[in-house]
Amino acid sequence: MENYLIHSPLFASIPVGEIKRLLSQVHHQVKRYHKDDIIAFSGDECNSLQIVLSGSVRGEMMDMAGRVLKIEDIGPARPLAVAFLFGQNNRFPVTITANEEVELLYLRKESVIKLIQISESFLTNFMNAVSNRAQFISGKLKFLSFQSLRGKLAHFLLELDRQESGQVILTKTQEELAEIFGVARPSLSRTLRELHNEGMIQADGKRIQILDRKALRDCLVR
Amino acid sequence: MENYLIHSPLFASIPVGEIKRLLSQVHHQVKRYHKDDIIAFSGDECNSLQIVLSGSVRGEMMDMAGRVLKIEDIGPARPLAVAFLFGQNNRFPVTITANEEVELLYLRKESVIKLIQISESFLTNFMNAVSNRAQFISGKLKFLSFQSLRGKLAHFLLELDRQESGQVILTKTQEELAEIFGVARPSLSRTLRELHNEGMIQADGKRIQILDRKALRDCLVR
DNA sequence: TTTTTTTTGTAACATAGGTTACAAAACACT
DNA sequence: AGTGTTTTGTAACCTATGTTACAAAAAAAA
Repeated sequence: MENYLIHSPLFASIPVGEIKRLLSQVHHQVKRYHKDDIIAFSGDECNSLQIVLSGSVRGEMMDMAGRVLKIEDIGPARPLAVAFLFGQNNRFPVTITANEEVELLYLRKESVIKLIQISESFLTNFMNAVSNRAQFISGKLKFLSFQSLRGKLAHFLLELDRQESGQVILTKTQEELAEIFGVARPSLSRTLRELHNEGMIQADGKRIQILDRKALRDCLVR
Repeated sequence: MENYLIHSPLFASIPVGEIKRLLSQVHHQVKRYHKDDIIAFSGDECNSLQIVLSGSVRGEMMDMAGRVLKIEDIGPARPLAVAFLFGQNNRFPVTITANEEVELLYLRKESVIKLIQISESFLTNFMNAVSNRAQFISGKLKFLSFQSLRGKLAHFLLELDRQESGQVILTKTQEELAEIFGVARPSLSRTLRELHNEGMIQADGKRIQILDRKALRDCLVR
């Protein structure tokens, strides 16, 4: 297990032996889930920290009408719910579902507190992890509440083509992308087509060429 | 100053004398701002923690097209940017502006680190504060990206009338509310009128009576 | 009270995105 | 290659919200 944890942000720069020693001092437990098992419901109380050992899970917000907004996938070595263990509202903001076979390491809040007390590195890592969460969510907020669909798409494409190769291959289905953007699938499809028709991109299925980077950048502003 | 700080979440349950002692060990500085001074721009690097001593500031996100989304007001004793001091993206996510005459206590990142090391209470408080930020932003995200305008208004009104008195007095202008909801002012006005016409509320200027609480709750779902 | 400024109500119109539905295309399986 | 399943393209129509503009009302200032 230590060999998994060594890659975790929470145990970064802690030697394997030390990780082993730390873990031996606190209660912990491994749980397994199958594809599509629900690991935690949005609103559930959150009094332990989980770390993905293998597989991946997804976090999604859902409203009472059943619409879904996918927040993110969380893969091996990454923690769940770090920012919801302390503070005053210890409830999962998202529903966590297994994407596949998953192993999670559970550390109860008391255990986390103990780790924080006995390991300076863990404390630092934990603090950074919580801050990173706040920063991530804050970025999401900006992205979701500002950009038009066109802007989100442009942002997404430019982001995928950081090295400016001009070539982007989509790894997600339009359905998945639509959930991430918080829009309806046909809307996404339509907007993609619009960008194509206006000559900013050349979209052919999952293969997209960026033709006019400048025009795409302009989409961010609108 | 200790008399201000004693009310701060970061110094909660630390005796005045101890606060004084802690402060004496780290570099700190008070800065003053006037109404509408910009204290930090969105995107500015963030390498110190600020605590409002007197007055209040507001945090707003703004896109390049100039639209504004007000995130919150921060008043006396509350910290700014707690969640942006650590982690990997140390930049203000919002622009901070003085609402009036303001005094801010500045603590450099090194000072904060030192305080964390020398005071267990401060550490706990800080951790809770960062977590609370993540939780706050996450709530905002849910609110903003899910609810229709109708839902937001219903939520807002029900929230204001927690004790179910049936009477709500708006303390903000419609313009301000519209910024908080991230919508255009006439849209807000129109929706308010709709709720009125449909008999859910009785709106007369800033005085609003809740007539049909159940119907309002139904708005949350849609 | 009068004047000025801010806030609110409201209308007409524009637009982005949602909804539904269905066919074509791509993919996965046998 | 043939069949079922998922994904994509696309159209027609619907709805919520944005935009602009202006007048009425309220609040603040003089």
